[in-house]
Amino acid sequence: MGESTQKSIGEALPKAFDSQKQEVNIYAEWEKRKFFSPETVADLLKKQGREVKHSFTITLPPPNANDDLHLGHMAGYAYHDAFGRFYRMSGHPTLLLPGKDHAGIQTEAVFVRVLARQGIDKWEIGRDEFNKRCYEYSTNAAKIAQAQEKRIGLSADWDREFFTLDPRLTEVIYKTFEDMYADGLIYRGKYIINQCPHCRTALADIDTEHKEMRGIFAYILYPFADEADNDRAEEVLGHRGVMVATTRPETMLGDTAIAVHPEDERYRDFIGKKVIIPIAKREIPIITSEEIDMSTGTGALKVTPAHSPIDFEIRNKHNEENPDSPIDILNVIDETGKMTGDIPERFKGMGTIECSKALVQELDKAGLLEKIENIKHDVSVCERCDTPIEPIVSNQWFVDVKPLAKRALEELDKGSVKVIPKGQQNALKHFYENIIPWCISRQLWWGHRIPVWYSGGRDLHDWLNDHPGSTVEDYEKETGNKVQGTGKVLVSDEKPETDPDWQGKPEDLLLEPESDVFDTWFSSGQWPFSTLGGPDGEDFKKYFPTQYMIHARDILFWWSARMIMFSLYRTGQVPFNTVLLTGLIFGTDGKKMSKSRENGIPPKEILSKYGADALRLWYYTDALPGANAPLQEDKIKGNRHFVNKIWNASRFVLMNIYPDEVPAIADELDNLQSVWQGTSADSDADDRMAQQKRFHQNMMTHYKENRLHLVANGVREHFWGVFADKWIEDVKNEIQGKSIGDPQRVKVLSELLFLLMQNLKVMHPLVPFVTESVWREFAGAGIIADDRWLIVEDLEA
RNA sequence: GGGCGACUAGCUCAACUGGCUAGAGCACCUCGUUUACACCGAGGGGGUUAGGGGUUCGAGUCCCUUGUCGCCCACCA
Repeated sequence: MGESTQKSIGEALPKAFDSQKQEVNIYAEWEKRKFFSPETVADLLKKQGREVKHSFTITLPPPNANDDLHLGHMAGYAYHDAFGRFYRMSGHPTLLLPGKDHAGIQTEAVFVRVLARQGIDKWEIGRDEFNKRCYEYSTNAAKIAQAQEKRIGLSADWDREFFTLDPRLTEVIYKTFEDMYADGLIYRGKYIINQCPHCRTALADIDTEHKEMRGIFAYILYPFADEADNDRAEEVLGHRGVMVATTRPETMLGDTAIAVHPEDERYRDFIGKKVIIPIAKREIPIITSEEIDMSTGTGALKVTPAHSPIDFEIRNKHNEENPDSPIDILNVIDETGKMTGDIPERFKGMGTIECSKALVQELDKAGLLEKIENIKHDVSVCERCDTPIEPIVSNQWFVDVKPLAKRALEELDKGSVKVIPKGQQNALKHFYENIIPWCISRQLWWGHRIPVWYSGGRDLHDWLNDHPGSTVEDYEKETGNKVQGTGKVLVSDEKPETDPDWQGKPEDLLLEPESDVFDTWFSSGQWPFSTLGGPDGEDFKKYFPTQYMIHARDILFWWSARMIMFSLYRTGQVPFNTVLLTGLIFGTDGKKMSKSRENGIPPKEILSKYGADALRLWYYTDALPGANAPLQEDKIKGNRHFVNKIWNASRFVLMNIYPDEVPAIADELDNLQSVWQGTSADSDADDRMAQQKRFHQNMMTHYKENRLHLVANGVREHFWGVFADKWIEDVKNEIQGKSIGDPQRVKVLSELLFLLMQNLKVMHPLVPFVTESVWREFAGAGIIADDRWLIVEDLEA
C-alpha cells in the first residue's frame, strides 16, 4: 500500500446511496441537458460519429388529470422508461411522448363531488363556468402527476406534453369525425343505450360492469282481452290469462307485447291474441320470437322495448318481419331514472324501485300476483359510479366500428400488431369479431363538444329520423312547431354561416349546436397520431408509426383496440407493432387496490423509504406481462439493498484509485475498449472480459425480447454474485501490497473499473439513478470526459 | 353460457424454442467486526412443480383428464 498521504477518489463518497437526494438531482441534470429530446440524441449520435438509427417512439398513456397517480401508474412508467432508455442507449433517437387525459365522465364526476363539498351545484354555475373551473382543477392535477412521473425517472420529452383537450389535438379529432361522417361511418340514431341515472349520460356497453345483486322475480298474470281466450287459457294454462315472470315489474307500464317461442305448445293457441296489461290497462298482442327460452320463468316474456336490450331486439326483428303489425316503443323511464310517459298519474316521478313496490302491492290486491321469488342476478352498473344502469331508448351518435374492426383483424392476422402476453391477443381478436356499434355521445359538459349543428334544431332532426319518409312540413303539421331549417346536420366546429339547402329567409334559419360531448376514448383513441400533429404533422413523419404501446391489461379494449382502428382509418397504418400489457399492482392483501380497503401504500412513502430505483427493480421482476403483482414491501426493500450494493461496489473501486493513477487508468480504459470489442462471447475463455461479454449479450437479447424480468434477475445474479462477490474479492488479493502507481495494480484496477462501467451500462435502463450517479463520479474524477453521461452512452460498444 | 389464464420452497414469484443437481428475493438456522457495503460476508435447511394419465432418450415446460382459483366477455327475462 502506498505511503502517500493523498486521498483516494472514493474516499469522500457516502456509505449508502442517498436516493432521496441523488435521484432528484440527477433527474434535473438530465432535463437541463435535454437528453429526453430525440433531436438532442440524434445530434449527439452524429457528434460521436455513431450511427443514427430509426427513431424509437412510445406515446405514453395519459393518466387521468383528476387525482394523484397511484403506484400502478408510476410503476407502469418505469416499464416505458426502461425500454426508452434501452433504445436511446442503443442509438435510436427516442421519443417518450407524455400527456394527460381530460377523462370526460370520470373527471366530471370527481369535480362534481369537489364542488359539492363547497356547497356548489353544477347546474347552478352552468356549463361554461363549470368547464372553466374544471379546467383549472385538471391543470393542477396534471402538474402533480407530472412531478410524480419525473420522480420515477421517466425520461419523457416534456416539451411535447399534451393535454387531451389541447386545441391542436381537437383539430385532428374533429377532422376524424368529419371524415367518418362523410364516409357514413358515423350516424345519429335511436337505440337502446345504457343510461347512468346518476351521471345522467349515455354509456357504451364497455363502460358498464356486471355485478351480482339481489333481486326479485315476480310472476304476474296478464288477462286476455277476450273472455273466450281466458276460458281456453284456464283449460290449457291453468289460469285466466298469460303469466309472465319479471325481475322488473315497473317496466310493465312500458310493455308493448308478450313474446313466446313459436314452438311452445302451451301458447300455440294464443299467438296473435291480445292481453291486457294490469293496472296500465292497455291491450298488447302476443307475438313469437326465436329468442325466447321456453324453460325460463313461464316461457312468456313481457316485451318492454324501451327498457330492455333484448326486448328492443325482439321488437325490431318482429317489425321487420311483420311490417303490417308493428310493435311500439314506449318510454316510461326518463334519463334520471324516474317514471314518466304515458302511465297512470300516481306513478309519475317515482323511482323505479319505488314504483316496482307500489305495483307489486296493487297487483297483489287485484289478485294478479302469483308469487315473488328472491333471486340473485347480474345487473349492469356504471363503471365510474357503480349506479345500476337504466336501459333507455334515445337518440345518440354512433360509430359503425364493424368495418374498422375488420381492417384491424386483418392486421392482427398478418402479424403487424402483436399483443404480449399472447393470450390477450386472442381476447382482442374476439373483441373485434363481436364488436357492436359504439355509442360516442355523452350528455356531459366536460369534453370535446361534438362538432355538429342542427339546421332547424335537434328536435326536428330527431323527429325526421324517427319518422322515415316524412318531411319538414309533416313535422310542422304534427307538432305545431315552426320549421326553422332543413333538419339536416352540418358538421362544423364553428357555427356555419348558413345552411346552403335552406330555402327560407336567412333570418328564420335556426342553427342549433350539439350539446353532447365525445366519449373520452374517441379522443384518446387517436393519441398516437394526434399528438404527432396528425397525419400531416412534421413529427408524424419522423415518429410514426410508434414502436410500443404499453399499458395495464384492463384497458386493452377501450384503448389499444380503438387506437388500432382509428389509426388504420386515418393513417392507413397500425399505430404500433407491439402492445405490451403490464401487470396490475394489487394490494398487500392480494386484492385490487382501493382506498376503502386500505390495502395500498402511497407512492410517496415507498419512494422516500426505498427510492425510485428500488421500486422500479421490484416492478420489473414481479409485475410480469399479464400477471398481477401483490405489493410486498419486503421485496422492494430487498431491491433497495441491491441498489445500495451497486453503489458500494462502485465505491470500493473508486476508493482504490488515487488521483495520480487516473491518467494511466484512462489510457488503459481505451485499450480495454478495443480488447472488449475483439472479445468473443462464444469463446470458452473464462477470463473476466469473456464472462462479462457473455452476460452482456444475454442481457441484450432479453431486452430486445421484452423480458425485463430476466434482465433484472440476470443483473442481480451477475453483479452481486460474480462482480461483487468474486471479482472484487479476487482483485483485493491481486493488488495487495502493491503501491500506488504500480503498473500491475493499475492494470488490474483498470480492468475492474472497465467491467464496472459495462455493468452500469447494462443496468442503467432499469436503475437509471444509481448508475448515473456513479458514472458522474467517474467524470468528476477525470477518469472519463466530463461531457459523458451514462444515459446516452453506447450500450452496444 | 363463451373466452383467457393460473396452480412450482413458509410467503411472493422465476425458469426464453422440452435438456446439467427446478432458481431468486423475503423469512428461517449456523458461523463471521476481513481494503466497499450489517442495506454485509461464508455456509445451511426447506420442493413427488395441484391430482391422475399419455407422448418422448429426456416433461415444470407438449397432449388428455379431474380439481381449485382468478380475470374478461355475454340480453337468460
